[in-house]
Amino acid sequence: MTGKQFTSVWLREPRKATSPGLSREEIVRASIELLDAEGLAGLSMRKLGAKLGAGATSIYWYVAHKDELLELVYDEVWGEMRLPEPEDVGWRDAASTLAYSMRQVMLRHPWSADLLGRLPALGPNAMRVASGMRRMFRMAGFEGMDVDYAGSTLTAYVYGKTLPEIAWNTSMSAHEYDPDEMRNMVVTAARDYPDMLEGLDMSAYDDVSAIQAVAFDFGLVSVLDGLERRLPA
Amino acid sequence: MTGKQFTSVWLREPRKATSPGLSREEIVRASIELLDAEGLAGLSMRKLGAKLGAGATSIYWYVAHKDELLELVYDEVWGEMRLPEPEDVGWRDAASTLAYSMRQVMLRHPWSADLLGRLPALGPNAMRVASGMRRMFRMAGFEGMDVDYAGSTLTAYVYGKTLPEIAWNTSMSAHEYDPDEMRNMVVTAARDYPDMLEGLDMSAYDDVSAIQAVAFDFGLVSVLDGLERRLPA
DNA sequence: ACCTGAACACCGTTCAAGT
DNA sequence: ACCTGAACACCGTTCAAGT
Repeated sequence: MTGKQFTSVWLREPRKATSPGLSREEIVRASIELLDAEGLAGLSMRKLGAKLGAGATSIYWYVAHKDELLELVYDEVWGEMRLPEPEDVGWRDAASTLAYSMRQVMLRHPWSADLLGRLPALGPNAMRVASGMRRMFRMAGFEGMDVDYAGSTLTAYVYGKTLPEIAWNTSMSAHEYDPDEMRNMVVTAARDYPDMLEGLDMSAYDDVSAIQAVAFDFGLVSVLDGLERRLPA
Repeated sequence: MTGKQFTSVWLREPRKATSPGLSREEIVRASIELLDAEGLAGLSMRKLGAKLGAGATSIYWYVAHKDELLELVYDEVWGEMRLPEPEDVGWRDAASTLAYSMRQVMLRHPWSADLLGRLPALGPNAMRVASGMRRMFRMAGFEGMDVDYAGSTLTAYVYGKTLPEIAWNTSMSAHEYDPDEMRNMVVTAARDYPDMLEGLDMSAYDDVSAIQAVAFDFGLVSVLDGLERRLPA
C-alpha cells in the first residue's frame, strides 16, 4: 500500500549504450554463466563483480537493484523460446512446439523456474513470445479476452508442470539417487494411505525422466483439447 | 551427484513428542504467523527464535535446517485444502472444488507460492490430498498411470495460474496502484508489438482481481474438459 | 535433553569519496 | 561518467559450552 509507483528495468532508458566500462550485455552474460553454473543462490553481486573484474558495487551503476538484474537475465530466457508461425503449421502445432520449447528452456536453465511467473515479463523477448502467442490463439478462432485466457492457460500448465520437474532434478542431482531407496520412501510416506500405492507403477522410478515426458504430453494434449472445445462454433 | 541420500523431515521420527521446552507445533505456529505477516523473507531463524523467546539457534534442536522447517509449514498449507468426497458430488465437482480451494489457500498464504512444487510434499496433509485426488480420478474412470497424469495436470494448472496472480498482488500491494499508469506502461512495453493491444480490454485494469477470477475459471473448465475427453470410452 | 552465544562465512544496498 | 571501499544491517549454520 505504501510507496512508489511500480516500475521495471524495461521502462527506463538504459545507461548510455556507449563505450567505456562495463555494459549491460557483459553483465547479463556473466550473470547467466554464474546462474547456469551455480543456480540462483550462486548469483551474488559480489561474485558477479569479481567475475567482471570490478568492485562488487559497480553493477549498481547499471542496475537499480538485484531484481532489475534478474529482469534482464529473465528476458534472455524468453529469447530462447521457439514459436513457429501459426500461419505455417496451424495453431495446435504451434502451441505444442511452444510448450515443449518452454519446458526445454526451463530444464536447461533450472534457475529460470524461480523467475517465471514471479517477475514482470516486459522485456523485448518476452513481448515477442507474448505477441506471437496472441496471434496464434487469434488465428485459432478465439476472440476478445479469450485470447489472453487461452494463452495464460497454456503457459500456466507448462510452468506448473515443469516447476516440480526441476525441483526433482535439482534435488536428485544433489543426492545419490537409488530407485530402490526411493520406492521404499514412497511406501513409508504412504503407509497410512493405501490409495496412494494402488495402481502405481513402481517401475516408474527406474526412469523418471521418461515418465515425466509422458506425463507432460498427456497434460498438454488434454489442455489443448480443452481449449479447442471452447472455440466459438 | 555428490553426497548423501535424499531425505525429508517426514521420514524421520520427530524429537520426543513430550513436554519440556519448545515443540514442533509451537515452532510451526510461530513460523506461519511470521510468514503471513512478513512473507518468506520475513522468516529467519533469528526472528523466529526471538518470537519464541529463545535463542536463534535453539530451533536447530528440532529441525536439521531451515528447509525442514519449511517442509513442516508447507504441510500446514495442504491441511487447509478442501477436497469433497467424489462419491458424493461426482469427480468434476470435486476437482473444481479442490482447484478453487488450492487457489484460495495460496492467495491467503502468498508465501506458499514459493514452496508449492519446490518442496517434497510428503507430510500427512499433503498425502491426504494426494490420496483423495487419486481416488477422485480413479472414480472418474482413469486407470494405471493416467490417474497420476490427470492429477498432476490439474495441480500444474492451478499452481501455474495462481503463481503469477500472487506475484502481481504482492507487487501491487508494495506499490501505489493506478489503473491509468498501468495502462500507459502496457502501451509503452508493447510499443513495437501492435498485436499485443489488439482486442485487449483495457478496462481489465480497473478490476484486476475480477478478471483473474474469470481467467482462472476459463482455464479450469478447459483443463477438466480436456481430461474428460481422455477417459477410456 | 535442551538451550546458549560467539563465531564463520556469507548476503544486498548506501554513500561519501575518488578518478 | 563511472568505479571504489567501508560500513550497515542482515543472513544460515556450526560448535563448544552450559544447565
